[in-house]
Amino acid sequence: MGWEQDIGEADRMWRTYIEMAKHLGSHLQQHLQRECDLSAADFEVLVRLTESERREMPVAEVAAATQWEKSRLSHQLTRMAQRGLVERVDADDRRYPDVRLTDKGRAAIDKAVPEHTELVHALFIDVLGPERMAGFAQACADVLRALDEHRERDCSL
Amino acid sequence: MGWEQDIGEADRMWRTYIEMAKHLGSHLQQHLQRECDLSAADFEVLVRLTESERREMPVAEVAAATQWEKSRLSHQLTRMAQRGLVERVDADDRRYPDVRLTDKGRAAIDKAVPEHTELVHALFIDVLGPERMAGFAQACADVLRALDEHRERDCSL
DNA sequence: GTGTTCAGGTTGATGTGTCAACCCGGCCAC
DNA sequence: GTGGCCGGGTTGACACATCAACCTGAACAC
Repeated sequence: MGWEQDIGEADRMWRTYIEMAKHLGSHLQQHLQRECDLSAADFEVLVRLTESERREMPVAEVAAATQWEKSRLSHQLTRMAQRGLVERVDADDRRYPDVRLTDKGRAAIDKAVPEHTELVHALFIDVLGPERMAGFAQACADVLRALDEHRERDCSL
Repeated sequence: MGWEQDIGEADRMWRTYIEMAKHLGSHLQQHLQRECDLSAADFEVLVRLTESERREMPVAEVAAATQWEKSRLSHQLTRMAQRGLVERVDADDRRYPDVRLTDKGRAAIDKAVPEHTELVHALFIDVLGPERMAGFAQACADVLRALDEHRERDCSL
């Protein structure tokens, strides 16, 4: 029935996945960099900020959305602020400043998102088609669940 | 028949994939770092070197196998040589030195590979099972092909 | 020989990610 | 009040990635 395929087979498939992930990631990243002068990190932060009504949110909220380390986010925001994509805003409690999308940042993300989306469709979504896509996503979700369980086990040691 | 699913659906699935790729990658990486004191880059170089009979190969061959930029590889080898994982060896043509796996590097990779493989099985291969794995790998291969075609088109502009 | 070319390697500068240390201001005990 | 605690943010040091500039020595022309 195919359940007894040898190790080498599964290994090759794993490598195929690794190859795909690497190439797809770097291709999307290079596109963003070349066409929009944005790194993948820039893009992610900007996307999160546009998901807020006010184009502004507490740093902690961005951290939660991106699941980044606080220090990584802080460095990233510093660099983005230097380039004028975002600005830091002191909130009521001055320990927890907000981040706000600047006009320049808004322009950048408005240009980047459609191009990025189009590329994702051309290279991934349209290639798979809806049915395989659903199977693929289900597989990803299962792996994510396995990861969570694994992490729980690790923590409980 | 489901062929007319809305954009939002496909987008969610894409995000699921991105999440999975991110978490799986960083989990594997952290494991290597914690348990074996190897970065993903170290691991990849060491694996390539063990695939050679002599535990030694020209730098260019490693570059071809990893598909890394020559400068990235050079920096990486410098750091690995400093930590005693590999050593540079002058070949006949002194322009093109070899890289050799040291005993320490061999010990590190001998410890790392089984653990890494086990983790890949637990988190990915066994989660999917052989049949879904085959479909998954086929999807990855198709995306890779689409990427290649896309790159060709870009170059011919 | 001399010099020109050139593939491949190294180096330096800069941007990015991660870890550990530190800072800061609200909060609570007293 | 005053002092200690503590969560969240920032900073500094280092590992890594990328780009451009440079070096190096074989190969070829002459």
